[in-house]
Amino acid sequence: MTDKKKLTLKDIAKALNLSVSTVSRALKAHPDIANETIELVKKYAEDNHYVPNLMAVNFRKSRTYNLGLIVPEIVHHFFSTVISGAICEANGQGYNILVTQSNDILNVEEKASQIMLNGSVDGLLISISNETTTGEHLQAFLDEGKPVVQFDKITDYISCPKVIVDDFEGAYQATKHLIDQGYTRIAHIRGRTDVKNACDRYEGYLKALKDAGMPIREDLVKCCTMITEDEGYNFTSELMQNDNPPDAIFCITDLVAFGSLKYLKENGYVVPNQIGLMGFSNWMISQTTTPTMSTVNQYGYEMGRAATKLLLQLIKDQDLDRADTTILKTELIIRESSMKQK
Amino acid sequence: MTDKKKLTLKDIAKALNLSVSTVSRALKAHPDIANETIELVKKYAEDNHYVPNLMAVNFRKSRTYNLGLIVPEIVHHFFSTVISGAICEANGQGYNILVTQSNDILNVEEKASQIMLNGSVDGLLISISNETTTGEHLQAFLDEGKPVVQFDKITDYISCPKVIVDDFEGAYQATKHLIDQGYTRIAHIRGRTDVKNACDRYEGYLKALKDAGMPIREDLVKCCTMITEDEGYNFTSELMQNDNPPDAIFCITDLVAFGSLKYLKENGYVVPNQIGLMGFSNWMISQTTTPTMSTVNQYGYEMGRAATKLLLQLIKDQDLDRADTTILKTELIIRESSMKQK
DNA sequence: CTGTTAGCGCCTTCAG
DNA sequence: CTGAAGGCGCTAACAG
Repeated sequence: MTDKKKLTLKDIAKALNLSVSTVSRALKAHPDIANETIELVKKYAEDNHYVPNLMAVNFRKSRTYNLGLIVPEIVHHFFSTVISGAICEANGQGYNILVTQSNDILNVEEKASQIMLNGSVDGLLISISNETTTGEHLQAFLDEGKPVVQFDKITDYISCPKVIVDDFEGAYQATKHLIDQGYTRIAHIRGRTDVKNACDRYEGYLKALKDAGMPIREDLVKCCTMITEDEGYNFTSELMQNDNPPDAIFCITDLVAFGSLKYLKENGYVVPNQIGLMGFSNWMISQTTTPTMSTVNQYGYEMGRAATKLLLQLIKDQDLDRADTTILKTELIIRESSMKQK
Repeated sequence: MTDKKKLTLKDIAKALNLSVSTVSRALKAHPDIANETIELVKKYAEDNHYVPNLMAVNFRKSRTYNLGLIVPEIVHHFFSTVISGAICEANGQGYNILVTQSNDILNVEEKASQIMLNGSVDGLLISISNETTTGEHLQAFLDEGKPVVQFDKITDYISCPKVIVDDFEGAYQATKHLIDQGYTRIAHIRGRTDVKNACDRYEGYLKALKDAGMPIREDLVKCCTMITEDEGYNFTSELMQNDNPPDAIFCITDLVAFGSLKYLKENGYVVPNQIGLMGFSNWMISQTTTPTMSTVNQYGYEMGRAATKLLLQLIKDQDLDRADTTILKTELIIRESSMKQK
């Protein structure tokens, strides 16, 4: 049982008949202080379990050693890997991470960042909500000299470093893979037109078709708003009712692909031989479906680490003024759902 | 663009020719202060975007308005739902959550809690690592008057409120369900013998067998150490090589059940007609397997909220001295893997 | 009703 | 080499 009241510099000073400032400096082994004194103070502090009062130190330095982290949703495989990476990097550099979620609601995101800005954190890591466009609440951070790093879902209205995956290239590779497998009528169930990732993936899809000299058919593109299993299911139903239905579907994310798979299996389509399927994001579920789902891995953990590393750089070197975009490679993961037997 | 330097009480006082304390009180609408003054100060503060310096306030009150949250693993469906619930409850009451993970390593958990104890948080929510037994690092919190609430994975060495799910009852129901379906040789792939949840589930399994007058066969119980898909796969292989193999397997968690399913399918066993299967925890993957996996839902979100609510009670009412255990009900989720056709 | 004073715990000039 | 003094921004007695 330690004492109820924590030891302060003052207590040590009194006990050792020194001044507070000497004690303070001794503990930091300041060159001005005699070695004996340093030893003495350090020993006393050690023996009596002196722990500096972080709140006082932080207040003095106006630093919190906390980083804010806002994601749309915590219960989401990809984001949880990002959080994990961020925490790893932050803890390694002596920072804590303060996590919150916006549930893709702008209002919630604004409130959360407002609270964090009011002195809870030294900087912000954020993946914006679907509703966020301009982002004055992020600008407010910059205006107060607190750096911001955006990741995954970003807005270009704010001038700060960004870390994203190469959605375009990932989607291009995914689509190209389907083409290479011999599929010829490739549909795409995409995400919202006002969300950058979704657009990039769509562009990657288009480019792959073009490069292969395939026609672009608007009737083979469906647009999710909520990115749910149900949307995958229902859009697949619509697609298959087409006069000239697709023989492969590239979905914006694994969950949607799962919904798609469900519809196809329920209706007697054989995946991958009749219909090829690709997801995106490499959720854990993509390994547990039958057939297993081909997908694109996004390296969330690395993204979390990279974004945090950037933010800490900006915090430690206030003069640094970066606003570049780090683009992480994706990885095509080929599983059963796209392996047409030739 | 707001000003670079933030407005302080002093600034307002100077501008309005008042004293700092008057301004301070006016902003809180203290009854001593004249209404006109209150209006005046509030208006000025509003117009000039005065925001109190939280670090100073917190330092003064020695409160951080942060809660620590330590889980073994963030990238884990159950824990992410707990985190989500905790954040919801905390934010609702004006608190932030500082998340970290132990990776089931005691040493990491100790360091993380040490850092948090040093003034980053007002209290701690923790689900301990597999390696944690006594938990002096948790006692250290209590010794400093900072409340702790344990959840899910707990140790009884620490006297504090605990929130757990009824693992015993959940496992009992799961096993009973298998029995009710007509399975007669029910195996159990359990977790570590030094982890409470695992033991409780094992006990629930035993009790259900006993209540049904079924024999307890030690050769039908396997013990995981890492709780992985591979363990599920390998132990199922061992079980099926038994002279008198099981006709149903109840697994400690969905991931293990998935490994088990994989082995069974690869080796031509038909689930659920030949072999019944039950998981635990209701991970998302339990919905995506073929057949879909019966499981036990743990209401992680509610657990997170409940634990946080308790912690905030303890923080706000320091005299309160609770050390009771809240036991949340589980929910049996019956899917295809256990629905033997009779 | 308002102002003065003091202090939270620590750090940092500035003097000796 | 060490101490005294001042202040970070805010709150809370204690006086008027």
